[in-house]
Amino acid sequence: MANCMVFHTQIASIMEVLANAAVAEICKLVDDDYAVFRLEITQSQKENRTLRRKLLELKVARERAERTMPERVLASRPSSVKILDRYRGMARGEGHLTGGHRSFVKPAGHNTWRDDQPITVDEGSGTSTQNIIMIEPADAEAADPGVKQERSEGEEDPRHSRDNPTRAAGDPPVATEDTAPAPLRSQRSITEVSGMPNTALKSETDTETLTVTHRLLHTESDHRSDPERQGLGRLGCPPAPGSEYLPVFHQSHRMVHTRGDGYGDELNIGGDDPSCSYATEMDPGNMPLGLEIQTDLSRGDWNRYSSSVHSEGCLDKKGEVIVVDEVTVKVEGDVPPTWNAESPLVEGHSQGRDFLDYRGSLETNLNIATPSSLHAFRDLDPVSASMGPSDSHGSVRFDQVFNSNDRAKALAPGGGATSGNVKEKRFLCMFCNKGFSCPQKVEIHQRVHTGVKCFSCTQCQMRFVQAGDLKRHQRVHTGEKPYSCPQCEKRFSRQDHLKMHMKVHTGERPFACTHCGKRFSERRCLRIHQQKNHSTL
DNA sequence: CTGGGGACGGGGCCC
DNA sequence: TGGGCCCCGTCCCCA
Repeated sequence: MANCMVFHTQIASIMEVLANAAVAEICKLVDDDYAVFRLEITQSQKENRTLRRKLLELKVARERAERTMPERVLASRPSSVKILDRYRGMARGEGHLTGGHRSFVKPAGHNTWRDDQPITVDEGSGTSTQNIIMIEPADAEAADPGVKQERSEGEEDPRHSRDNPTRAAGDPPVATEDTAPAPLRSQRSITEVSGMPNTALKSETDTETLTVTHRLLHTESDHRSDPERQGLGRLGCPPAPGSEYLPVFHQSHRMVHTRGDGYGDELNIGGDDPSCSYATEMDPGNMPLGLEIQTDLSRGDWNRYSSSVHSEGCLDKKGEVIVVDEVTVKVEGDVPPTWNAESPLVEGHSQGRDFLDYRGSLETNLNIATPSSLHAFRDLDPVSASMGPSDSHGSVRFDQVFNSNDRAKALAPGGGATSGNVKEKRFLCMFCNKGFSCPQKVEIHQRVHTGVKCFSCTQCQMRFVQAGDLKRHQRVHTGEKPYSCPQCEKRFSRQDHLKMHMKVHTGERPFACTHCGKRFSERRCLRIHQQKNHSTL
């Protein structure tokens, strides 16, 4: 018996040794990959800086040339303005890019330009706390106003026609789906999402930032043990039964899917993240983004800040220059200069620090990037992303991104940024800069980015951001189909489905292929058709 | 059998 | 809160 006990003890110690060895091996592999990853980031940022310098030189040279030719300036606006205005024109459907604003903004109205939102291009910023926000395209094509966008389409998406008041009311909504890959490039040129400025600001400290993120990934248990970070009470949004609200920076396996313009831009960013090895116990499919805490902590200041952004950056009404006033948020004294490197997130509750920590980690931990911000993170424009010198003073730079919906309103007859009829949307989403009229709307909207889903279905595990979505979903369980087709008595649970169904009877096919003329009742059918038959995507 | 297209159900999100 | 639009997945039919 004693021998048996000894034997078991030995087995146990051997197992422990083996386990330790395995853990050590795994850690080594992770560290190796992590080092490579960090090196790549560093190299990319160096490239960014180089490109930025080149562009600045270009701009300066261009402006000098323009100053020497005032008559030319009078005859035509400055080139930088042209570029910006060209984007604006495109956003209105006037430009070359097919699909109007869709060509360079994220779908569903995110990150779109808004005429009443100020954008400042600071041409010459000398101080270290002054950061330039460039809304100019970074690619050579965009940098050269003389080079036209290669895409030119006369037709427009009926969805976008809503934003285009110039469209004739009787025009049949003919849709084209040729707008595919181009948007990404253009989009990233202006979509400098608020979460990324640290890329430019902390280019010299990315190592530390990465380290912090890395370390945070190792302190998962600590995060979970923090009761204040597990609930959603601060959002007034009770956690769903059985839900497990994870702390920040633990979305390693999350497959972020960005819908819309970039087909196939699923970003399986977890694959390259060394943190994957440390988050295996999570359920990626059922894992809510854990940003709610940071979002909540920062919201107040953020919105106040956003207000200041709005008030500070006003549209230059004297000219056509679209400018974004540079914005500098100084970290208060309670935040050490090395806050992002040495201050674990869980320990800091000052709004500024949480806010910045969160953003910094967003930058380096792409797994928690939001759909809107992911483009900015991944497709970080080498110019706009790193425009301006690296700020070592703890300032944070933000951008102003137009909002298509607001823009549409502004362009609507009787509307416009100068008319004063547009309701001021001074509360900006900290993720996509979309403007809202009140903080509550911002909060609800930001759940889109944070993944906070407050409304749980009692019959299944589905959770929803909005109560209406839950209510709609519950018809799946109840079988309620209140909408019936007057033509065939077919019933539907949703009105929009009935509307779609009615196309069967009406023969409506609003989506036409520009290559063969074949028409489709659904946009997706057209897209698939073009993908398969015309290889336009 | 296979691919293209139609139809439908469902979720996301905005107004 | 409801309406509406977008998108996707899936099933089915048909050539």
